[in-house]
Amino acid sequence: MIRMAEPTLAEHIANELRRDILRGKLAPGESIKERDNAAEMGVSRTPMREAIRILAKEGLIQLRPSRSPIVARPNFKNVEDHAQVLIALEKLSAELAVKNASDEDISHIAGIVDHMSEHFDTSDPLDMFEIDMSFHTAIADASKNKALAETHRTFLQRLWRARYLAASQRRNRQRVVNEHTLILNALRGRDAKAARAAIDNHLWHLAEDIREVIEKESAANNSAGTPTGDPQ
Amino acid sequence: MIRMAEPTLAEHIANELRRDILRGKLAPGESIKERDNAAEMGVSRTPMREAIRILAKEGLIQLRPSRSPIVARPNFKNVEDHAQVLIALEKLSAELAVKNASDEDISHIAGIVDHMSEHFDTSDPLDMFEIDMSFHTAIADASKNKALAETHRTFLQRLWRARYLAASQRRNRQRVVNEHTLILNALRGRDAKAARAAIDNHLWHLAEDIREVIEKESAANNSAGTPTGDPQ
DNA sequence: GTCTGAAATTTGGTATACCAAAACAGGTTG
DNA sequence: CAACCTGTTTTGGTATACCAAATTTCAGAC
Repeated sequence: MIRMAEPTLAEHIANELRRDILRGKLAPGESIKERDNAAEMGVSRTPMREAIRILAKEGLIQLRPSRSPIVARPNFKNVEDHAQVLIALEKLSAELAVKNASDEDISHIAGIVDHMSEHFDTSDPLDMFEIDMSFHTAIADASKNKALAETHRTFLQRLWRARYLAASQRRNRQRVVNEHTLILNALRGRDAKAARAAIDNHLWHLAEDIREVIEKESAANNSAGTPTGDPQ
Repeated sequence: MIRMAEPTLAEHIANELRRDILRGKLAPGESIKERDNAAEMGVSRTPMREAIRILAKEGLIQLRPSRSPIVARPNFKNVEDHAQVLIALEKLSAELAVKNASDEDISHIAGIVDHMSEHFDTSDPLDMFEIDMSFHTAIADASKNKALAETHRTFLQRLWRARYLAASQRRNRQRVVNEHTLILNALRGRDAKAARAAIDNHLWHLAEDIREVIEKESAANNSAGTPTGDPQ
């Protein structure tokens, strides 16, 4: 038996697959064969099946009846739907964080903004992006609402690749840091209205970036037929 | 192999357990022994394990390391957290439904309100409650945002028992129908502001009812020690 | 070259066995 | 009486086998 804190084999596999998907090593549309992948990793079908289930719940893998599951190909509507919900969750996070965040929480969030400013030019884009994510996650945690933090995390994860692609393309880090600073200031000032407005502004830009990148990918997919190849 | 539309054995088991939990047949704190329950139902551990996983994800069952899972005992904070998120999701639902609902959608929602009015006194409380739930679900569906509808459904499910208990105790059906009608009128008028206000009002009452019932259950649990008995 | 039917392959789901770790219970000792 | 130790029981996780259904492939006929 394994302790709760120690991840199971299935969780390990899920993490590895998730990383491959989010980094693009496993492309949208690519099939994930339960038996083949299990053999490749030297594990049995049971944890592999469990891992695939975990990622299917997260929206990263799409189960198909009687066919191998495939890496989900986020369409525009799907991404937009998730972005809309994420914005509502982030607003609620900010609102509750204004009320409930401790001074330590706010210091922690400020530390993330500082870190982003300081390492603006020297960091790998992926590292910077992870820090960006941690900013948003810290606010959700500071809301002191676990159900919200968990659901927020789920949506962040589902939108991870779209957001990552958007962040990679635009190189608008200064704007991101500026907008994060606005949010932080609203939290510090315990100003719910300002926090919501700053979140709205920040995520409106995000939605724009995501829309562009998804349109690009759709165009690329259409002109190339099926660049990732049909599954199977 | 089973078709997608046809539920698996695991899904059947999950549905049965869910029903037992939500109806109180399986009380909060009661343990669910994988092997025993599987034997009782004449199935193997695999679908039972899968079913427990499903319900754990829904928050109805609480997994414990090296111990039998137990029926989740919702504490006050937990329920309140979920209610807060649900309110945000419902507001977003109403807002998007105002924009995106088809006339058919609105007719469907109106039909539910009519049905509730007509069968106000003659229906079993549980039936009336299910119809109440379908009202909210129909709005989420009318938002045309699948991610929102799915997450909304998840939160509705997690709060089901608390809401059901609240609904059973208060017998405030007339008020519920009135508030539903306000929401429906706001949807019909395509008035997002009115819809949000009506949702706020409706769910504020809900939160009040839930708070009362959870407090009652907490008091009952404290005075009786562990009325449901320790698991194992 | 196309179509159809049969065979082969792939697949998800389930049953069962095994293992190691954690928890529990009972007895002994101080 | 409390603490500790040991043996037993319970438990979750994983490996493997099997089955039935769906899909794919191949061969033969037209």
